[in-house]
Order: sequence, then structure tokens, then C-alpha cells
Amino acid sequence: MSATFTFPSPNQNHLLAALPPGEFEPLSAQLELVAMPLGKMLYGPDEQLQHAYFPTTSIVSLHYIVESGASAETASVGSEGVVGISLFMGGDTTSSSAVVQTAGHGYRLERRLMKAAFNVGGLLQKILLRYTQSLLTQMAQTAVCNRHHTVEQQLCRSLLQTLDRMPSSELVMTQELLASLLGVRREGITVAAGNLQRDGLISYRRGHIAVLDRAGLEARCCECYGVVKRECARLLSDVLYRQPPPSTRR
Amino acid sequence: MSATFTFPSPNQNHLLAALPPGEFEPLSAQLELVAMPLGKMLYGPDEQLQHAYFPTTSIVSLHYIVESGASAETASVGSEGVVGISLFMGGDTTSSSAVVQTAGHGYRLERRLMKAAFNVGGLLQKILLRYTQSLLTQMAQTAVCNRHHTVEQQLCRSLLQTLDRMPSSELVMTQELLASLLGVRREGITVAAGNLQRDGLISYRRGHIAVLDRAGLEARCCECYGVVKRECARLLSDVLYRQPPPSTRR
DNA sequence: TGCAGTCTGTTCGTTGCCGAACAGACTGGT
DNA sequence: ACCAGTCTGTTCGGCAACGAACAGACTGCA
Repeated sequence: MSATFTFPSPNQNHLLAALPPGEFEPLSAQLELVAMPLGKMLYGPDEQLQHAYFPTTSIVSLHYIVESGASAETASVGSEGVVGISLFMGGDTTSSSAVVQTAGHGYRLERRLMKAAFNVGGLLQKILLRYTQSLLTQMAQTAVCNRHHTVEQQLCRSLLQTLDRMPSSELVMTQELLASLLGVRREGITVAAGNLQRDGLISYRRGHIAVLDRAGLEARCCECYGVVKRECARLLSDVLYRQPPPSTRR
Repeated sequence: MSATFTFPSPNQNHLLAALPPGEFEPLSAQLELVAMPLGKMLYGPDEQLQHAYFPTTSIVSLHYIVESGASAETASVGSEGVVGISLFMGGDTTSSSAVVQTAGHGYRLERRLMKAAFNVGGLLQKILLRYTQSLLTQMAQTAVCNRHHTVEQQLCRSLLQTLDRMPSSELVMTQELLASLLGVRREGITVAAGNLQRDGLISYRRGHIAVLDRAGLEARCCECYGVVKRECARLLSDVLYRQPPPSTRR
């Protein structure tokens, strides 16, 4: 590939990028760049979190595993957010797990440092609270979507949400993975994806999905995608006053 | 009825009851006792919240109404919590609605006063953040439950959660209401409730459900009930250091 | 006492998804 | 170039929940 590779910078995470220099500088020394390979579990159920993660190019899925072994995603986190809410909200553990759904990079902040940074107050605290609120919206909408919408609609939603966090329109995910994210059978995804491909909205081959007609996907999607997107934009618009400067290198 | 009626006191709300006197006193003058009749909408979607509500004897349902008209509960709030998270988390509105599901009383705090009280910091802030975290757990578990568990399991969960917040084992709720909470058809509830009655776990008549065998309900329930209950207890146990004193009158 | 309104019980066909099982197809490593 | 491992396509029966429609039963108000 000939695309110029920009080395990940903390500024690629929207929350970090929104901090004024006075708050960002002391934090930046504590942030640690880490690779986030597909499938890596950042934390499991009831497990003491060691770090908070600020994804830059990766996507993390928050999900819960039922006693029967089935699972379901409750929310996902990309460069617009942070994984490890419970470190500053309190409790230090969750009943859910966090697993990397799309490989990439991210910055992590050690547990105590995360807590300390939050307790300083300032804009960071405000941003983190806003983000938590947007996470609430996402989870609530997932609950509703699971109840009322079809697998095809949910597939569209999932694809669009992933697409929003990817630089290209090529997603690397197997149907197996998509099925486990949505908490449905793999065959269900095969059928739904087959329909979308037949209608020219996507095209895929073994673990790669190319979105051909984004508007078409949105049309076939349920309202949930739009609701979450608008709400997140609204919640964070007046705190994220700074766009991530594209040329800032570390 | 011969039961002595204890006038609601702010201490009947667990969050308020947990505050040390120094924090509670200034707040108590700002709290306003309000009746919360069945069906009252505390706020609707994208509507500016005017108050935060601390239920004492009432139960409030947070839910979302889909474009098709169907709805689904994402979480419910009783005396263990507060309605109006977004006042202190930021954003001031939500895409969901809050409706009184079980009539009773509660205390409300005006919008600005709520924000101010949160921003003071102190134990109140810590408690509210912990509670928000427990709400996240509840929503996540609802999402999972909607995906994987049967109507009967979810009915048991809903009954148990309501029961935990009621003084007696007699719930006042119609099948119609239960159906709209769970986001399923009324007939589905009729059948499921019929089964539970046949097996001697509950008995009901026109809007009244008496729980006869609590352990039996738990056995037929999905894991979600227990997960949420344990997690909420854990999250709030070390901040709610004071039990609500039973004899405190206003 | 009657009646309207609401709540509950039951039916029937339909549908979306599950569970299991298997065949073909692609990919990467040796 | 092969082969093991993984991913995808397709089949089948089965079931839980849906949607619509209606009959009976209870309650509270007039």
C-alpha cells in the first residue's frame, strides 16, 4: 500500500485531543502507546482494571458473556472514547469484558494515574463524564435494538458504527466475529450479509467487508444508529472544542 | 389497612440517607417532596430536565420509544437511586423517557441546585458517580437479557426487581404495563404469568400480583437479576455507610 | 343496577431466529 | 503444491414470539 503511515499520536484520540495544553502536557508523559491486536482482552468480568485505554486506530467492544456461553455487545469504543470508565466512576471492576474488535493502536494510562487525573477536575473530568453519558445512551439503545430490530438492521448498524471509526471503507471482520458481537448465530449473519451483497450495498470476501453504498446501508438500518450518533455528537460537541491536529507527531 | 403510615422522609432514599449530616443539611432545605402518581412522565425524549428525582416509595422506569411505537425499558430506579443523571453528567437531556411505574413519593431537586450540589464534590459526588456506574451495569444487562432470555425469564426478573423495592409482596401492576416495560406483547405476559400462577409462584387478579414463592421466581429467572443486584450492592456498599434510620421523621 | 371501560384469556396463522449438521471454498504455513 | 485450519453457504426441523382478532370478566362510576 502506498498510503503514508502516520505514526499514532495521543491526539488521534478525540478525548485527549480536546484537552487544553495545560492539561494535556502533564498527562502525555504518562500515556503509553500500545498495540491492540485483534481479540486481545483488555479486561474480563470482575477483574481489577490495570489501565484505562484511549483507542486511536483500534476499536474495542464491551460485551457480556452469558452463563450459556453466548455473548452480546453492549457498547463499542473507538477513538471517540475511553475504555475503563469504572476506574474513575468507582468500583474498579465491571461485570462485562472489553475485547479488541478491530486491531490498531491506543494509549493507556495506569489505573492510579487515571484516577488522579480525573480527580484533578478540570476539563478532563468534564469530558470523561460527558463521554460516560454517551456510553449510557449507547447501551440503552443497544438494549432497545436487541429487543425490537431484526438481525439485518442490527448488522447495518454495526457496520456503520465500525465504518465511522475506520479511515477506509474496508472493514476487516469475519462473519463469525460479527455474529458474536451481535449475539446471534453466524448463519444469521451469512444470510443478512448475503442480502446486502446481493443488493449491492456491500461486498465481502473471507474476513473483509467493503461498504459500497453507505447511504443504502443507512436506509436499511434501524433508527438506533442515528440516535446514538446524534446524541454522542451533541454531548461532546461543546466540550471537544479542539479538533485533533492532523500533523502533530510525537 | 392497619399498617402505620410513615410519612416519607428524604432518608428513605438510600443515596440521600448515606450523606453525612454536614452534606445532608444544606441539601434538605432544597429538597421538595412530591407525589409520583402512576404513569407520570418525569421527562420525555430530548426534553430539558427541570429536576432530579430521588424516589422514596415510588419506582421510575427509564425507557425508550421506538419509531414504530413500541417501547422498551432500559433501566428502572427506586429508592436506591436517582432519576436525572444527565443533569450532572452533562447534556441536560436524554433520548429516553422517565415514567413512574409504581406510584409513591419522592424528593426532587431543582436542576441548578442539583448541578451545584454535584459540583461541590464531597461524598455526594462520589455516591452519584457510583450510582451512575451501577446504572450502566443495569443497562448493559438489560441489553444482554433482551437478546438471550425468554419472556418468562424476563418477567421473573422484572417482578423480582420491583419486589426488591416494595415494602410488601403485593405488586400493583397490570399485565399490560408489564408488557410495555419489557417491550413484548401483552399476550406473551398473559401466558408467562399464567404459567407462574399455575406453578404456585405468584397469584394475581386484575392489576395486582402477589408473589407467593420468591425463591421459586429466582430459580426460574435468568442470571441477569442476580448479576445486577450483586453489582449494585458491591458498587454502593462502601459509600453508603449509613443505613436509612427507620424512625427519622421530618 | 346497569353499563362503559379496562383488563385478562384464548385462538390461529405467520415469521424470525435458533440448533445442528454438513459441504464447499479460501488462506497461510511448511 | 499440498494440507490443515478457518471461513462461508446451505439445508432442515423446531420454537418462541409476533400480529390480529375476539370473548369473557372484573371494576368503578353514574
